[in-house]
Amino acid sequence: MPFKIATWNINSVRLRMPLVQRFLEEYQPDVLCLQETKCPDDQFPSAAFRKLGYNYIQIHGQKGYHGVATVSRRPLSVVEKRTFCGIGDCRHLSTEMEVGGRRVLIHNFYVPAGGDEPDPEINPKFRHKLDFLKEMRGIRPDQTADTATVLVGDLNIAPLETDVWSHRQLLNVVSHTPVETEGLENLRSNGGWIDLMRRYIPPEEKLFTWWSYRARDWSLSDRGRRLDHIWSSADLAPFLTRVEVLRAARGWERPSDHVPVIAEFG
DNA sequence: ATGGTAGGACGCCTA
Repeated sequence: MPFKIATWNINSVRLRMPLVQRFLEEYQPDVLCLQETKCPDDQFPSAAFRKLGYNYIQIHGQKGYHGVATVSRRPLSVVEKRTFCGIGDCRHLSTEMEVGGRRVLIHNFYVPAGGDEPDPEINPKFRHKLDFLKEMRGIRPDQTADTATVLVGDLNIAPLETDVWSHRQLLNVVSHTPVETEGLENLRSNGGWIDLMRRYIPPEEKLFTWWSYRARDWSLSDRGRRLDHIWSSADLAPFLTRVEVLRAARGWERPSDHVPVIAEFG
């Protein structure tokens, strides 16, 4: 059952459709999960995806902000578009497909960034992020004889010391504070999720998926963070054959500040 | 220590 899934925070799917096309043509994942599509559902560039062979398209989008979408070359059906924290933000989409006679559930997440001030008492965005994480504990891998689960997306947290350019300098910076990193690691391990990126790439190695637009030279300074993740239920982990973080995509013309991450199973 | 850039939509929010 060779199977390839990718996740990419695209920061406006309409603006970056040429980059998406290049990525799909070169890497041909079976499934691509997008975040920050910033696109109402009726304006989603579905025809462009179909032209590329991605005929199965599920979207949960809104005007201006957030928005997730999952596109596939194989039949894909929607399971749930869940809203979190009693807010209507489009930040989650779960779909399912059949892979080698088995049902695979795919959760696509865009976790709130959390603002600048890492204090929930004075920053409602950070409060929202922590509440969102708490509610995410309710998402458990569905793992039975005929079902497996993958969870991907921009989780906006870099959990390990090697997931940021400087652990010491980012300890009080939103995305790497202990309440976030411990919160995410706890919800992952308590849920029984496997961090597939770190199963393939040793945790001792620095690994980033995001570089700020504000750097003079993002590659030279290399002040990145690993904010994008691919998790799976434990039963899928032995079938993982490869993980790739497409660092080069950060250097493409008018890039997203995030790069695609790909996991392959065989 | 601070401010730096980008997108959506058109003054300002979000990242």
